[in-house]
Amino acid sequence: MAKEKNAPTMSDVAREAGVALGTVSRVVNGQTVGDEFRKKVEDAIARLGYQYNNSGRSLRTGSTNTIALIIPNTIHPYFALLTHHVNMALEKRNYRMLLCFTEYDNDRETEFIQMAKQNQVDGIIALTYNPNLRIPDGIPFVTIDRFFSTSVPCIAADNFGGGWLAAHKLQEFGCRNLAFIRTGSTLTNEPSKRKDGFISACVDMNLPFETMILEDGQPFEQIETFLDSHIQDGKLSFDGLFIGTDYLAWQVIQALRKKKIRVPEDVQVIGFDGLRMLGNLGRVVSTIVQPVEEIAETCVSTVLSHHLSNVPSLICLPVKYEFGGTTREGNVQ
Amino acid sequence: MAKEKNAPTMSDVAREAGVALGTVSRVVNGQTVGDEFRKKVEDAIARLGYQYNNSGRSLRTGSTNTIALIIPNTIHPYFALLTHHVNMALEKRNYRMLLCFTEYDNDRETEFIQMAKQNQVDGIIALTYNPNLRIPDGIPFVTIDRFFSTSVPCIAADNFGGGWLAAHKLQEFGCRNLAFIRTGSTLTNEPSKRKDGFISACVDMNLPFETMILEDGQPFEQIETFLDSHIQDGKLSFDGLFIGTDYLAWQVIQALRKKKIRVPEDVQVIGFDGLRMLGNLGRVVSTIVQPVEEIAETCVSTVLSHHLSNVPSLICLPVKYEFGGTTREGNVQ
DNA sequence: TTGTATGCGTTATCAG
DNA sequence: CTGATAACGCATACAA
Repeated sequence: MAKEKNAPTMSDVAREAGVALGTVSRVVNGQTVGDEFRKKVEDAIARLGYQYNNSGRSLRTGSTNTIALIIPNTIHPYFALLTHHVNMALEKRNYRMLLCFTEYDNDRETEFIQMAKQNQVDGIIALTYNPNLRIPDGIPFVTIDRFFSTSVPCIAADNFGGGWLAAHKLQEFGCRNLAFIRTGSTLTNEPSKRKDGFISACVDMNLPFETMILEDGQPFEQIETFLDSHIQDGKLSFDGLFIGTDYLAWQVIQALRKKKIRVPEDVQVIGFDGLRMLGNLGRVVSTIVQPVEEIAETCVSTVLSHHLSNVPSLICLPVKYEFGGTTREGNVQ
Repeated sequence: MAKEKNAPTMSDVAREAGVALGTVSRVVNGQTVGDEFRKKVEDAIARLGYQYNNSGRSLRTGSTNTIALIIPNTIHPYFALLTHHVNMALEKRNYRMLLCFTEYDNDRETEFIQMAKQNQVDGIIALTYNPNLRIPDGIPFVTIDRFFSTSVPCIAADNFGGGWLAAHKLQEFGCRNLAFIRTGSTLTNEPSKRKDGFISACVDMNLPFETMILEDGQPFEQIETFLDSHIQDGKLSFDGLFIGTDYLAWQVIQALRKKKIRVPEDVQVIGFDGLRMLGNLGRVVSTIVQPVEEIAETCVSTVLSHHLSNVPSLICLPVKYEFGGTTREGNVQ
């Protein structure tokens, strides 16, 4: 069908070069070959415009040089960024990526794992939410942001440390009444620790705080209701908010401004993720930045060295705080 | 290496079912097989947990069920969205996507085309900028937003119509002094027609207009300079701007607000692309929306039916205007 | 170091 | 309609 009209093969090269098939293979794979043989082969390859065929190699070796990335979509900027860096990290190692969009669908998550095995991928990197997901064995598997067991490596940002840092930053910038807001409570994963780190820091610093968690499926209005219940005479009783994601933070900030609460004058806000406006412009909100590139790099190197038995089961990569217009850094006390 | 410990093959299934290898293949591929044979095979497949192996099929048929998507990155939201929909369109047809990020690098664009052929892909969908790019023959090739020749199908939004629509909308909303701003002038591609459509409409409507094009490599400040040169006593001489992309529009709006020019009160702005905040929240700017999903779908169906000789060489898909907070629709005159 | 030969899992061509 | 068998392009064990 889409087959090249008799693309030259290794045997063609061998015949053209007057050497054996095996020699061509060895040249192509960079193994030791006598100089003059190598030259003959290289010339023949150039003359014929020989193109390496991957299917043959895959069939023979059983490895496809492909890693599956299972992820909800590429529309949310965090996923888009992660996808980008995973693909770059793979490309650097001469691997390819099989992209699987789950759209947050539990069944699709399961099906893709099946499908990936079917496609003989050499490993799977997965960012999933299905509470009953079964990790396949017999294939290197790395998860992002979600710990399954000590036998399956989990890569994540230091979520606990990020929450802790956010609380400390808010305190440092003069906040004295904090609140934490996030969505999605059914699944406990690594990002859940953002709250834990935040609370830990608040307790340590002896700062009062509240938490508001929007259960899965609840409308955003619930958060507005929560905010309203903390507004008296047009004034919000919090002066610092830590919000689970930049995405949610953005929505909350819009809601606050609609209520005539000024950010950061009346209340300072720190989000989490480190998103940028339209991909690479300014920060959307002051934020705890995830080291996306390092996460991607670590996922790739881990999944590719999965056969080594001493891979750590949870790798937390350092986060950092970055200004995004919704804090008052000048006011450091 | 990553090879399953002796995964069952078609011959295993054949032996288990007591039928011939060919029969198993026919069952798997849904060809006509006697009912009781089919049953025997299906049972054996279930019993053995047989998994279809793609490398074998690819080697034999020369087709990999894979389409390469060559695109700058997945960080810019428009590309991210396009990537998403292309992958979904491919998945629907049981095809896979080989993602190639060019990072706007001319050499990488060229190399990926080579690489894609090497990987035996069944077709290429490419969004490129290299002025000297050579389209390979012998492989279905579809380009996005850039016309090469009548022999290579180009899919794009109706850019001319979009520019035309933007001018008309601005006029409809009461604007009488328009300007068009865009970046990137070296390469002439389909998006270049946004300007042509805009000008055509302005001329038709007898509306005065100016155009400002930021040459590749020039700093954004040039646009600020342009704006400044049209500000007298704190007032901008334009009351309507059509800007080549939402991305640039966002930047221009920030610059305007810094200059105390209010949007949309003092000047209305329409961008192009239809980006949403953080992927799927509100519009970034009032905009001409590209039909991304249809573009993706058309690319896929075109590249897969490329062997049909009567594919159109330029397909322009309809755009629409959508409000995004930077126009004054109430003020329709 | 190089040549030879085999088989990876599949599809397709033939006979039966 | 089914069974047997020959490729597809490559890597590799083994022989030279």
